[in-house]
Amino acid sequence: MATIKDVAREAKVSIATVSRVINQDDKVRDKTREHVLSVMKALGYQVNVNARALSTQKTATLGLVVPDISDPFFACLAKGVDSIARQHQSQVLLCTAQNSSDSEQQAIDSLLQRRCDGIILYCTHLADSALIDIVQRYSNVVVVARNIPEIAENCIYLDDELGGQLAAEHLLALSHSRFASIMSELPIQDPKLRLSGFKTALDKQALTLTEEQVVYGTPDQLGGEQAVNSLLKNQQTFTALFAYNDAMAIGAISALEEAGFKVPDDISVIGFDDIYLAHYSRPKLTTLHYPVEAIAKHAALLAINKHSNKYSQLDKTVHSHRYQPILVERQSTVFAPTAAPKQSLNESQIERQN
Amino acid sequence: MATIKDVAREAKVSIATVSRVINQDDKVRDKTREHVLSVMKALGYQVNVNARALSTQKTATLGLVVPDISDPFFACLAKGVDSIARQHQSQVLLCTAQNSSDSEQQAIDSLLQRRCDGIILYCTHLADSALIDIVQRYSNVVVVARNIPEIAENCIYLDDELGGQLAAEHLLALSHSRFASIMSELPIQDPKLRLSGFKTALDKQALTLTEEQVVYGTPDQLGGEQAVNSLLKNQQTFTALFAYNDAMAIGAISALEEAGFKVPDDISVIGFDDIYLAHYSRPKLTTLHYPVEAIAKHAALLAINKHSNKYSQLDKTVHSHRYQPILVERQSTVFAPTAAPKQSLNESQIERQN
DNA sequence: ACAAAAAATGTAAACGGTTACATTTTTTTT
DNA sequence: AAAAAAAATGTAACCGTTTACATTTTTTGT
Repeated sequence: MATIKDVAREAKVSIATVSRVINQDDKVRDKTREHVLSVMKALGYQVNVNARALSTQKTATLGLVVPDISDPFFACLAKGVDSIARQHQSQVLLCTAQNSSDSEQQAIDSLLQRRCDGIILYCTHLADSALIDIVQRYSNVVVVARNIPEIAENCIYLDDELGGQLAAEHLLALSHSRFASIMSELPIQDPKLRLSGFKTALDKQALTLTEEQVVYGTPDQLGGEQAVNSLLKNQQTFTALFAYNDAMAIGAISALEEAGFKVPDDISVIGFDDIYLAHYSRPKLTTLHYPVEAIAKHAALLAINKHSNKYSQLDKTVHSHRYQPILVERQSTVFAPTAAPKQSLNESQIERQN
Repeated sequence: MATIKDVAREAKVSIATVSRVINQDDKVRDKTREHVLSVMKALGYQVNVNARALSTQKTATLGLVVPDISDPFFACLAKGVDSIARQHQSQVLLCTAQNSSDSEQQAIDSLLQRRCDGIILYCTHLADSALIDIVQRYSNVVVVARNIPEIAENCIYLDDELGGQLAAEHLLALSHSRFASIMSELPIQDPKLRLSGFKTALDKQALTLTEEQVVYGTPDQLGGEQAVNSLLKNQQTFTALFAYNDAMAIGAISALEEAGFKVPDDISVIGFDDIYLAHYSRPKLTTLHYPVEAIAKHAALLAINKHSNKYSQLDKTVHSHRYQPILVERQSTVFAPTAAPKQSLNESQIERQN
């Protein structure tokens, strides 16, 4: 592949001049510029940005670590990061980490080794202490979906507890009184917080959720199916189910219908995340909207700004690092079966929510 | 960030020795190695792979261009590429191109400028001629989902025409005789080929699909809804609908039910791609399985091999560059309403298909 | 037409690694 | 214990850019 030297030789100028043409420096005569450009074109010259990165100390790269890019939640996260990247003439370097803290640490190291301008992490296994170490050493790293007080400045996250509360309040407003929940078994805060928020809201009405009424599974469709089957096997009765996320909720609905229950007539199901799946499924899912793309953008911007020490673009007073989930009422939740007559939701109201 | 020089100075050895330690060269005394490693750890040293790339001429990077990473089809493509990347100790550099050939060309240029070891392209706007130019100049570029004879060696694609045929044959076997189709409006081959295959199979039974029975739209849920509404507005009657992809099929089902038709009882709908959405939707979609992850892996491997001129790993006799779609029967297609009594599909058969 | 000022171009060092080859140190052989 | 062989380490060139500074060329003013 042609280099700047090849172009310089062919155009009979110095490499400095070629460099000036590449970088649109205006201190070059029009005639020279045109000549150099034509040589570049003839040789199919493409600047080597790795070499440029060496000398400028900027890579125009944003690193992203996620567990699985084929999961639509993370795909949306990637989209948000990508949109900020392109705004900054940068690209996204994608690393998937395979369900272990080793693999996550490796992914992070490889991004550090590439000298990404900013790094955005969605880690499900790495311990807080490891993330604290990393962020304290490399300040352009931003942690998404975790709230670690020691590095609060570099964390962007959702108020999961509030999400749990909103879910419970919604179900309570629909007169439900017997609940169950299926949560992610991963060793992260999210499920604990969502559940704790849920319980808090129940508490206020003197209602409770026992240990038997909560089952853990993998945070996907299959995990949802299995968790519900386990609930049913243990003779749990409930009219409302709070799922860790939409994928589990959809799996749950599948398993419930398989077992002869109608959703939402017999059992209301509420999800979490509001990935576009929620909109495609039948019944359409009532869920808590997770502004993942907004969070991703904020995180990417923050990482870039930390890298260049310019905080100007980010108005801290406008966006807190803690985002709030929003209840989106669709079709999977209705009044409890034995309660007051069902007040059907207005379709246009639902659409307006999106 | 610490450099190799910092480590060398601190450890009182030459940078060559540090380099040997980094690269696990065994020509280093154990004592020296340990000392250097401890200094590296103390300084939090991370090798600069951009600098390394300069001198080794390998970047351990695979470039990928897709229209939209949040689309599950492309997310799966990315997953396939990523899995090959990690097998080769590499990372994926992601570029999204925004619906224009300029934007696609720009994305490709930026990957060339990063000297990716291999580049995988899913382009929906760039002309064949442009792709031919690129591949002929840079042989490590592989084009996915397009069949361009001039660069056949670098193309991995699906037999879309066969897909259309299989769809038609399936619907014909269910005794359907009045058809409609909704296709992507994008200026690529896929929709044309799928439709042409569909028509070919109808022809054999002396059936036809008129121009009025085909409507074009954006290849997503909304496009599917609009296309169906347009069909209905034009008084088209049909018992079977062939959709360009699953997203359009799901939109179509939505619109059909809105208009009072039952799917599949009144109208059978068949999709394309078999993204996991097809499985989540109600009714579950009958569709043509697009082995996108396998194609992605093949493309990535091919790109890497073209780059290193080693073809050993790829056994050409095993995998042709043309992949075949497979019919997956689920719940959105049944016998035509006026035809023989409905023979319901066995659920366990369906599961076995997946 | 000439000097001075301005503009264009060139030179060379740096960026952070790898690696062939030279040199030094250690080990083995006698 | 000295010489030879082997192993470890160091030196320096190179990879492809950018950029401060030096030099040359062109333009301007008189």
